[in-house]
Amino acid sequence: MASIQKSRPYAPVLDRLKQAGLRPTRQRIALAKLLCDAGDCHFTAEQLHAKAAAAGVRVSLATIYNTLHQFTHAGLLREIVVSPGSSYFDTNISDHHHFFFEGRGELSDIAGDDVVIASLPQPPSGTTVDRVDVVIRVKNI
Amino acid sequence: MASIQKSRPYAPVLDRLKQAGLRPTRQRIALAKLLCDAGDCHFTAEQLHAKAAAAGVRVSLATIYNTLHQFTHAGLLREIVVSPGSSYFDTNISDHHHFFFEGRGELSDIAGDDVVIASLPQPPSGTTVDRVDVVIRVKNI
DNA sequence: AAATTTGTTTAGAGAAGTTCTAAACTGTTG
DNA sequence: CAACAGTTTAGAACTTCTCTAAACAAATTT
Ligand SMILES: [Mn+2]
Ligand SMILES: [Mn+2]
Ligand SMILES: [Zn+2]
Ligand SMILES: [Zn+2]
Repeated sequence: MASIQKSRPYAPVLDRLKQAGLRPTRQRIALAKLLCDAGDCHFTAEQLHAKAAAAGVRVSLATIYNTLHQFTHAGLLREIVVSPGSSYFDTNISDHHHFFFEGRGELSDIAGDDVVIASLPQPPSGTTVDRVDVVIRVKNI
Repeated sequence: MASIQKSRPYAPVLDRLKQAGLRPTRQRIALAKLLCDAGDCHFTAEQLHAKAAAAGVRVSLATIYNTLHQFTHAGLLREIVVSPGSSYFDTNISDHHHFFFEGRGELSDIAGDDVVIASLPQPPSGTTVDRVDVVIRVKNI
């Protein structure tokens, strides 16, 4: 039985690139598709580099970094900093929070609704809130 | 008029070192006093190194790192990760949260009371909550 | 108070993650 | 199909942090 690849809606992603003034290069398209197909997940630059290599996509690590930052600025990804030494990127750009497993160095999503913040202080004058990050650091019992 | 140095309660800090099985070396005592005198603040290893140098305390950077981690494990400091590339340490070990100024790369405290979390999800089975970090990322208008 | 032991500091090397550089390349525009 | 502007790349460079092993200092024993 031939396996039928479900077609994914890549068009919106490519539109997003165009909007951001980014040319649809072979590398960006391949990475956008990889990320699109991956579903909600958290990964480092090195991990994406490895994943691209595994998928037969030849991209330099410098391009991985460039692309991750460009996609982040274009609103296609979110950067999360939870442990010193490396950044994580998140394909889930909806409003949500994270568990961080200190032992394994892994993130998992918490739906936005599952964290109810009843009150927050005003941001200092002259500033506006960019984002509120809640990280629940957990460790094995 | 001679300036009179107010005596600080360094004793509890030195006791804490002893409890943690850490010898009261010249370097640890000097750093503990610097931190104690600084009041609530957030700083990187390099910043503490510079501050020690400015105060005439000669300590290697390796010792700064060792000491920061030892003090953190002894509960005298808290490590905060908000930006890729470097860790911040916090002399305020009470329960509290942070504003992070993205432009300047600086942290400021939010009293624990000023963030009211009405509900949090259960930690995944097999894990316990170590800490809940709330970071309000702000940027200049 | 010397000798011994154990823990600590240090300079410098090394590791890891990320950014920079400048040359080759590719997408776009006229 | 030029010409141009943006992109990719290998490799060097940079930053932060850790490791190594030798010198050193505090604690303990004699
Ligand atoms: Mn970034
Ligand atoms: Mn640490
Ligand atoms: Zn997420
Ligand atoms: Zn703080």
